[in-house]
Amino acid sequence: MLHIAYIKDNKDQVIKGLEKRFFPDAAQTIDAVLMLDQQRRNTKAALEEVLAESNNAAKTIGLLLKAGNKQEAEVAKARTATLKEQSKELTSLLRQYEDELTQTLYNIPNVPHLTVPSGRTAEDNEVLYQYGQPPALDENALPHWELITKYDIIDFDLGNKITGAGFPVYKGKGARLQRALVNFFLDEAQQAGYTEIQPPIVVNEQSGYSTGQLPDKEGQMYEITEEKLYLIPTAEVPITNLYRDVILKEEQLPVKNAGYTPCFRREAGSWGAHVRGLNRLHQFDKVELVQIQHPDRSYSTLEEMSVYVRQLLEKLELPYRVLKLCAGDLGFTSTMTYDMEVYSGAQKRWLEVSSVSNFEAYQANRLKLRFKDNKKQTRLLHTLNGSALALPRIVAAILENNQTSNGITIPKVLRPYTGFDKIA
RNA sequence: AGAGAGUUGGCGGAGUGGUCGAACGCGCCGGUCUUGAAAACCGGAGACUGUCACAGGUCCGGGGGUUCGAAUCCCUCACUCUCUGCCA
Repeated sequence: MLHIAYIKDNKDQVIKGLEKRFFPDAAQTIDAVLMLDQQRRNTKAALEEVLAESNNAAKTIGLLLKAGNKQEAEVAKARTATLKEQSKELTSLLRQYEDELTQTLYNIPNVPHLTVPSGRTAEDNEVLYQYGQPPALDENALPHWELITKYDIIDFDLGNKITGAGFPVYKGKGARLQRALVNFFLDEAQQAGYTEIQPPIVVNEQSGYSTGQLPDKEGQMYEITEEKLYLIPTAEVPITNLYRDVILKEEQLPVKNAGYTPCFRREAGSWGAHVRGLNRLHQFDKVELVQIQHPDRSYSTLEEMSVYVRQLLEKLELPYRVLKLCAGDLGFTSTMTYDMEVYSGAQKRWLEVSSVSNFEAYQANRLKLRFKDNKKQTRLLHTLNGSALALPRIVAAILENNQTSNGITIPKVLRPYTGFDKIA
């Protein structure tokens, strides 16, 4: 949620930014926000005056009673009745403005960074960088959904049987490859200075609100209705929420956390031919990075995280490209996002495997995540996160790109983790 | 799942319906002493809102109520802990 003071100070820029991402009626909405805020303030000021008077009256009455001056006390009491009524009215009015204001703010997305390219859809994303060559594969190279059956390493039918579509079962070398990737990613993160976190994979409602999954993306999360808990769609949710209502010291920055969790997505209504096999799942594994950074340094941190993800892909010997998302394709809470896509040789497609974003103070405002700067001012921090990495599409690309006539070659860096160098 | 206890400032922990934003201890910051540190002693400090700055207002788990006045009394919800049961 955008901070009201930020909107006030940067009104034109905010409107322009929202228009860039095709937020409808940006100018009117921002005007409405500012007006609501003004009304809210006025009401609050009025209410506080009444409260101050009541407080005073109460004190006086106390003193009068103590002094045994009953009559005067009664007179004073009578006067407070009006004040009480006024304060009740003003309170409910104030609440009305406040509710309307937060409701409006909840529905305003973050403002794209100035350098974010304009554009409406994924077509308009800017390709910043490309690495490696598409693998030279046989004409009859197999897509991963055939390879996994051929080598009996991932089984969708068994998943269907015990759970449902989109919940594959990993077997034998398939399972070990998963474990190898998770361990490789976690070890790398640790070497890069991230503290490993193992969070719960169900969260409460409040956590969903703070990172922005609620209220608008309810449909994407599996809900445990009995307890009103949600299966996490990403480790971003529990890990970022660790810092809810926290005031950090400047010298604690940046906070760097990494966590492996399974991730659950309902992905309601988004199934089709283009999401076959491992391309889209209801449950998948991911190592996620979360950083909390000083507002002055969040963009250099974004670059740092992007470089980090890139070198992971290079170590895995996967051809990839880096996209800078255009304003229209940007996530609701993000100001700038890099997507990393690997090339999947047999499908001949780019597959998104990581998304690295800066949220500036948008999440921090909901989280009440702040720090004290050197002037002892309490200020909102910036949050960032990135996948490093999501497993299924990495697995798809490894399987497809590394297939040979006598099996699938495991990338060198993973061999110490898998304990084998070929799936045959 | 059953029974009970609890929720107060960074932590621990007092708290009488008015003078309580709240004793005390620990921790933290500054100072004195010291070559330096520790100890000791002295001093300081909650969050939010608001103002040019004051003032003012809000916050003792959330919401509601009683009262001129609520951390304190009542209702309600949430959460936590302990014991019993079950279980990796």
